Amino acid sequence: MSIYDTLNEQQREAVYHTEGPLLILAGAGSGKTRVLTHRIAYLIEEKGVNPWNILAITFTNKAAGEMRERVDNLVGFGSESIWVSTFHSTCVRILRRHIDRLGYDTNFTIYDTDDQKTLMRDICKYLQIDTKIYRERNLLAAISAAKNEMISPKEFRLRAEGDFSRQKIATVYEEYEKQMQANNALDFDDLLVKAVQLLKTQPDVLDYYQERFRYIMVDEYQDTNNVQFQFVSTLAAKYRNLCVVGDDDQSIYKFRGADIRNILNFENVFEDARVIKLEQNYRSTSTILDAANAVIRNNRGRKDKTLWTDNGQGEKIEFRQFDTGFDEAEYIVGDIRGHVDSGDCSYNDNAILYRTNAQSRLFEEKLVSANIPYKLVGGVNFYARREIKDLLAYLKTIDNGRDDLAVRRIINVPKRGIGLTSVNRVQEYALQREISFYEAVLGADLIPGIGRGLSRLESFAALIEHFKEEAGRMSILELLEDIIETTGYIEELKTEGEIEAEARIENIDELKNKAADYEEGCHERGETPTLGGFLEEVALVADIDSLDEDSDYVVLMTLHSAKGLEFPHVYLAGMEDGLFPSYMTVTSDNPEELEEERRLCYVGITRAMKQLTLTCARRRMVRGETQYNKMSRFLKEIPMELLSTGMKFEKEEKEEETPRQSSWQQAKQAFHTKAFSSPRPVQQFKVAGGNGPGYDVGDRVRHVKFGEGLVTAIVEGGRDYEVTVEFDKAGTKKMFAAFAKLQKI
DNA sequence: CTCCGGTGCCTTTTT
DNA sequence: GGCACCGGAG
Repeated sequence: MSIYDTLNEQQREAVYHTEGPLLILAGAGSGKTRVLTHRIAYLIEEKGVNPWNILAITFTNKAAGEMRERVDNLVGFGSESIWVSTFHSTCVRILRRHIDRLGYDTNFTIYDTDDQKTLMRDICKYLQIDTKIYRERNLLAAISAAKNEMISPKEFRLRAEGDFSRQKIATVYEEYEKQMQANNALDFDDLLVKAVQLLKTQPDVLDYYQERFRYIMVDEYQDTNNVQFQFVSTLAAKYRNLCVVGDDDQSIYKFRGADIRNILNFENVFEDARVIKLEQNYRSTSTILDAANAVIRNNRGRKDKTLWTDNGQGEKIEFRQFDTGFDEAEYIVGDIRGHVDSGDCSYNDNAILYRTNAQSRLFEEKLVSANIPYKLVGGVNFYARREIKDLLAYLKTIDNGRDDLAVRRIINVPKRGIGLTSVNRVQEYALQREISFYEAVLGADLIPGIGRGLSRLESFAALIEHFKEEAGRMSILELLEDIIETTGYIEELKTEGEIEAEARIENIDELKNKAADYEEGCHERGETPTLGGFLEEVALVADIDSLDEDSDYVVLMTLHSAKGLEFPHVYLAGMEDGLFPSYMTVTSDNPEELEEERRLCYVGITRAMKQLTLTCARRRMVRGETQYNKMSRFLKEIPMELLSTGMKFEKEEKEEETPRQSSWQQAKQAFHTKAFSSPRPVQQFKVAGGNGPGYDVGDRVRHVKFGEGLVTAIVEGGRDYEVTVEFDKAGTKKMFAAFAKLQKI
C-alpha cells in the first residue's frame, strides 16, 4: 500500500497531474495541504524530480513551516533542498543575491508599516503637504495600490495628467521612492515588485531561477495580488509546471490588493490548464457545512461548488443573543470553562473568532478572571512595540547605516540631549551633501551652527562605531545585551517608572530569546548567523506564526487570521450588522464589499470541526460609546433547523429579528434600520441606555440660548447623556442633557 | 530641550 | 476609550 492510497479520487488526480498548469479548487477542509505535500512527494519519488527544482509558496511562515514539516515526514531524502517559503521571504532570498543590479545594496533593510508611516510623515512635512487633506494612510494606500499594479512613479505621473490631486500623490510617490532608495530600504510591496523587476530585466537571473524552479506550487492562490501573479507566472513561464491551490469563496484580502480574478481567470490565462475540484470536506460536521453552504450561496460571481461530507450530522449550531458584549464574553468563557471542566475538551480545542481586534479585550478580561490560559493572535505586533523597535533600530543602524529612519529613531533614545534642532541641522546638511544621515553625524564637526550639539553627536557616533566593531566578533545576543547595558536602556525605562516598564522589560527579554533562537536555528542548519539575517527574519514574521497547536490555550483572533486553521469548537462572536458585516460595507453602495464579508463569514463557519457557537449582543461599547446593533444578516441566511437557540429565544423572535424589548427600544431599532438605507445616514446610531433624555437622534430641540437645532447624537456618559446638537444658528454643540435642558419641539 | 496637558481621530481586516 | 500630535511652560 502506498501513501497515495489514502487520498480520494480527486486528490489523487491532482497529485498525479504533474506536468503543465493545474488549478486545484479546494473547498474548505478538503485536504489541500495534504494534496500539496503528497504531490511534492510524488514528484520526487515517482517522477524522479530533483527536490532542488521544487518551489512551494505560501502566505505565512506558519503555513510554510507546517508544509515543510509534513513534506519532511513524507519524503525521505533531500527534502531540505526544496524551497518552501512565503512570497516575501522567497523574494528576499532572490533579492539578497541580485538586487545590486537594480541599484540597491544587497543588505537592504525592510520597512514595516510603522516605518512607512514615519517616512511618509517626514515626506509630507518636507513637501509641505496638508495631511488634513491628503492623509498619510491614504497616500500610502495609493502607493501600495500602484505598486501592486507595478505602476512606477513615472507612469503614475503620466496617468495623473489633468488630475491635480493625483499629481500631488505622484509627487509624494516620487519622493517616497527616492527616500526609500536613499535609505536602502524596501517595503513589503517592494519585495515583490523588485523581484519581478529583476526577473523581467535581467535575462540571466530569470534563466537561472526558471531552470531552478521547474515545479512551482502556490497555496491560497485566491489571495494573490497582481505582483504576486506576475512573480509566479514569470518564473513558471518556461516549464509551465505551475500548480495553484485555492478557494475563491475564501478570498478575503481584497483590501490588500488581492485579485480574485487571478483564480477565476486562471483557465483563461493558462488555456491548457487542468482544473480539479476538491469538494469532499474532512473537517466539519454536515450541520456546519450546510450552514456554510447556505451562507455562501448568496454570493454571486463564484465558481459553483458544494461541499459535502460523510462525517455525521453532529450537534446543532448554538446561537445566543445577549444584551451586551460583556454578557456575550461571559457566556463564551463560561461555556469553555464548562466543557473543559467536564472533560469534553481541552483549552486548545476552542477558538474565539471576531471581526475586529478591538473585540478581543472583553474576552481577555473574562479569560483572565476565569483563570483560563489563552493566546491572543494579532493586535499590536510584538515587533511593533516601542522598546522592540528601538532596539531593532540600533541593530539596523549597526548593520546598515544608510537607514536614516533607524538612526533618527535612536539618536536620542535613551535621552542624550540631542533635540529636534540638532537633528534638523544634521538632516539639512545630509540633504545638501547628498549623504546619509549617519554619515552626516560622523562628520558632525563640519555642520554649520551645530554648536553645543557637536560633542553629543560625536559621542553618539562613537557609540555606534563601538557597536559596529563589536558586531564583528560578538553573537547577536551578546551585542543586544551590550546595547542595553551601554546605553542604559532598561534603566531609562525604570526611571520612567511606568507600570508598563515591567512589561517592556519582559518584551526585551523575549527579544533576547528570539535572537538566541535565531542563532541556534542557524547553527542547526549549518548556516552562519548574521545581523542582517536576524533583522530579516524579524521583519517578515506575522503574528499568526507564533501560534502553537501543542500548547494548551484558548485561541483568540480575527476571522482573517483564522484562515487555514481549524478547531473542534469555534465561537463566532459579534454577529451583528454594523460590526459583522462591518458598518463600512453595510453602508457601501458596492455590493462586492458585502460579498467579501460573506466570504469572511464562510471562512469563520468552516473553521469549526464539531461545534459552532454564534453569538451577538444588542448593545455594545464601541470606542467608548454604546452602539445598538441588529443581529447579523448572515445569521438569517442560515436555515433555522440547523440552529439551537437555547431556551431563551423563540422562533418568531428570530424571524422578526427584533428580540423582545421595550417599545422604546423597538422604536430605536426601527430608526436604526432607516438610518442604514437613508442616502446620508446618520453616523452610527447612538442612544443612551435606560430611559433616554426624552428626545432622540433626529429630533428637533430648543435650547434657551442657542435656539433650535437637530439632535445628531446621544451618547451615554456615566450618569448623564452627552448630546450633540446641530443648531441652526449657533453651530454644532456637545452638551450634557442634565444641564442643557433641551426641549423637544 | 524636555515635559505636560489638550485635542482630534480613529478601527475593518495584514504579509 | 486610547493613542499620537501639537503647543506652551519650565
